[in-house]
Amino acid sequence: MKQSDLRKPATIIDVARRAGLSKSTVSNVIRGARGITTSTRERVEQAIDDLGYRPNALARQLVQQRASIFGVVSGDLSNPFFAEIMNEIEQYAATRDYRVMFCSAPSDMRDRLAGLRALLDHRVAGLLFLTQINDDDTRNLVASSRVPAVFVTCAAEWADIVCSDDVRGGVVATNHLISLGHTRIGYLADSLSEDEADRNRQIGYVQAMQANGLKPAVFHWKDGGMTDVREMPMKRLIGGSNRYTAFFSSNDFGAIALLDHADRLGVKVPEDLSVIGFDDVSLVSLRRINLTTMAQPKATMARLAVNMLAGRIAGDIQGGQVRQTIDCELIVRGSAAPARS
Amino acid sequence: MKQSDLRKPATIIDVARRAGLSKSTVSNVIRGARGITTSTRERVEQAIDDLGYRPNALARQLVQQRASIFGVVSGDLSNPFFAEIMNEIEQYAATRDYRVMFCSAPSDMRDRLAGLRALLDHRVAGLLFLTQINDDDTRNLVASSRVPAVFVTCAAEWADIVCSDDVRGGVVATNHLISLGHTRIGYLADSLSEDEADRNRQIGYVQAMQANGLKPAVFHWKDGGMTDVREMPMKRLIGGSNRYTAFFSSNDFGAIALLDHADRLGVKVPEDLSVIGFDDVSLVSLRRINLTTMAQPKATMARLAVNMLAGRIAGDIQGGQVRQTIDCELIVRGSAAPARS
DNA sequence: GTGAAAGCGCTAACAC
DNA sequence: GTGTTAGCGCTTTCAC
Repeated sequence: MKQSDLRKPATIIDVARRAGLSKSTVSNVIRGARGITTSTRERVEQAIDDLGYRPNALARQLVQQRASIFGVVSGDLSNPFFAEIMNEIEQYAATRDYRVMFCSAPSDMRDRLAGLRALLDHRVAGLLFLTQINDDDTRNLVASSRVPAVFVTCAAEWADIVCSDDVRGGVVATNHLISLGHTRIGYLADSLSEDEADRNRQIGYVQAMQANGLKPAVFHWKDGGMTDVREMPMKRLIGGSNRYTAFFSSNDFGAIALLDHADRLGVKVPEDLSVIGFDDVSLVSLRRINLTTMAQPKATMARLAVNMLAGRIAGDIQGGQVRQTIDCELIVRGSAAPARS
Repeated sequence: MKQSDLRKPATIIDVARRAGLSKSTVSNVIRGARGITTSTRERVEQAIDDLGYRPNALARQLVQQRASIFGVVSGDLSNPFFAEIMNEIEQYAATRDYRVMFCSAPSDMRDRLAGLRALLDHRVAGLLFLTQINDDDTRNLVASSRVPAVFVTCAAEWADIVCSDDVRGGVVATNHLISLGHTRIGYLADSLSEDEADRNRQIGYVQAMQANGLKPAVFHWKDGGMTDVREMPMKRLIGGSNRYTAFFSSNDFGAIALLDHADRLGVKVPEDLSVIGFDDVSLVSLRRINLTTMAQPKATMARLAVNMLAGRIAGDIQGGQVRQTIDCELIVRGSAAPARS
C-alpha cells in the first residue's frame, strides 16, 4: 500500500481515474455490489491499494442519511462503573460496526445540553445513556431529534431501558444483611435521589426491612436526612451508641466511600460495621476492599443495550418502550459479617 | 421551540423557505457573518426556532474539509488511569468545541487497526493516543492520513508528545525508597516493556540505584525474569529470606496488584514491604490503599495535549516533533516506610 | 456489467 | 444585504 503524497486524501474519483473506470463502478466494488467482473474488481482494488484510498465516512453518511455512530452520554468516567460499562459498549459496538462518540453529562447547569446537542448535530444513529437524566429539555431534544435512545443501568419513561432487577437486588442485599442478624440497617442513597435505579434498590430495601418487621432508614450523601456526610454525623451514624450496624449502599462508589469514612473513624469493617454495595466494580474484589456486593452483569447489559439500539435503528424493534431487566447476583466477600450479639 | 413533526430533521432549506429567504442568507446568520439586517436575522432565528433546526455537522464538515472531532485511542478504560485521562480530555476538548470519538486499542492481533481506521475514515481532525503503540502499521496509517497526532503519557518518535518527566520521576521515587533505608529495591514493569514511559521510569530507577551503589533488579508482570507473577515466585520475591523489601511499580495499577498479592500472602505493607506507585489514580488515596506514588498531573497533561493538537490543526504549531514534559510530584502516603534494621 | 446524473445538507465565493 | 452557484465525496437509480 503505497501512500499518495498529495496533501489531501484520495477520493473515489482519484481511484476511478487511476483504474480507468467510473465513480460508480468503484463505488459498486467498494460496497460489494454483485455482478462485477473479476478483472474490474481487481483493477479497482489495485487502484485503491496504490492510492491508499479510504472512503470518507462523512460523505457516505450524508448521502445515506444514516450514521454508524452511537452517541454515549455517560456520567463522570472517573467513576469506574461508567468507565467499565463504556468499555464494554465500545468493544461490543465495534463488532457490530458501530463507533462511539461520547460526552459526559455535565453536572453544571450552564450548557447542560451542549454535549448532547453536539452528538445530535453529528447525526448519531442512536443514543446510549449511562446516567439518569430527568430533565425535560433533554427529553424534548432527544424526542424531536427522533433518534432512538436506550438507557443503560438507569431509567426514563420515554425511552428503552436495559437495567438490572434493582428491586429484587435491593431485597436480596438487604436480606443478606438481615440473615446475618443485623436489625439496624441503613440505606445509603446517591446524592441525586432522582435516579430510578437507586430508587428501586431502595424500594427493595424497604420491602425487605418491612417484611422482617424492621424499620427502614434512608440516608443521602449530600442532602436529605443526613445534612452532609462529614465526620460528625457520620461518626454518630456508624460509631455512636445507637449506631447502625450495617449499611446497604446503592452503589459500590458509595460503599467504598463509606468504607473509607469508617477507616478514618477507626470503625472496623466488618466487625463493627457491615457494608454491602451494588455494581461489583472490578476493584472491589481487591483484598483490601473485599466488598460484598450485588453484581450487575455489565458486559451482558452493554451487549443487550447495543443490540436493542441497533434493533431500533434497523427497525427490527418497533412500538412502545421496551424494558429489559437482568438479574443481578449477590457476591459474598468480606465486608458483611454476622452482627455481634 | 416547537418541534416539527416531519420524519426528517429540518434542513437549512426548510428554514430558508419558512423565513422567505435564501439558503445562504440563513447560512450567513448561522455562521455569524456580519452585515445582516437585524430584521433578517430575527426572521431567520424565528424560523430556526419554529423548526427546531440544527445544522448537520456531517454536511458542514464535508464541505469545510475539517472536522471538529478528536479521535482518541485509549487503552482499556477499566484501567482507571485511562478513564481519568479520557475524562479530562473530553471535558477540556468540549470547551474548545471539539468532540471526542474513541476506540480502545485492541490487544488482540486480529483487526488491530480497525478502530483507528474507523476514526480516520470519519476524518477526525486529530488523534490522541493514550497508550503506547509501537506498530509500524499504525504509524504508516497515521502518517499517510496526514492527521496530526499527540501521544499523551506515552511516546512515539513520529508524533508530538505530552508526558511527565518519567526519568526524573523514577529517580525521585527510588530515592524516596533509598532514603527510607531500603537496599533491596525491585522495579516492577508493565507486561509490555515497549512502553517508553515505563522504560524511562525504569531508567530513572536504575540511575538512582547505581548512584547509591545499589543493584537494580527489574521484574515484569507477565514475561521476563519473573516467569509469571503467581503465588510461588511472588512468594519468594516478597516473602522469602532473601526477599526484596521495597518495590517501585511503573504504575499504580501494578502497585495495587502488588499490594493485593502481598495481602493474599500475608506480607504486611509497609512493615514488611514498601511499595511506591506512579500515576496517582484517584482511588489510591483511599485509606485502604493509601499508596505512596508519583502523581502525574492528569488534568494539566490533558489540557496541554488538547491545546497542542488544536495548535497543529490550526497550523499555529509547525515543524518537527514537539515534546512537552511535565514534572510529576511525589505524594507520600502510607505504603512506603523505613526499612527494618 | 458499467456509466451518467441527481442529489445528501451545507459553505463560500461571487453576482446582483 | 441578499441570492445564485458550484462544489465537498459519496450512493443510487436508471440508461446504455
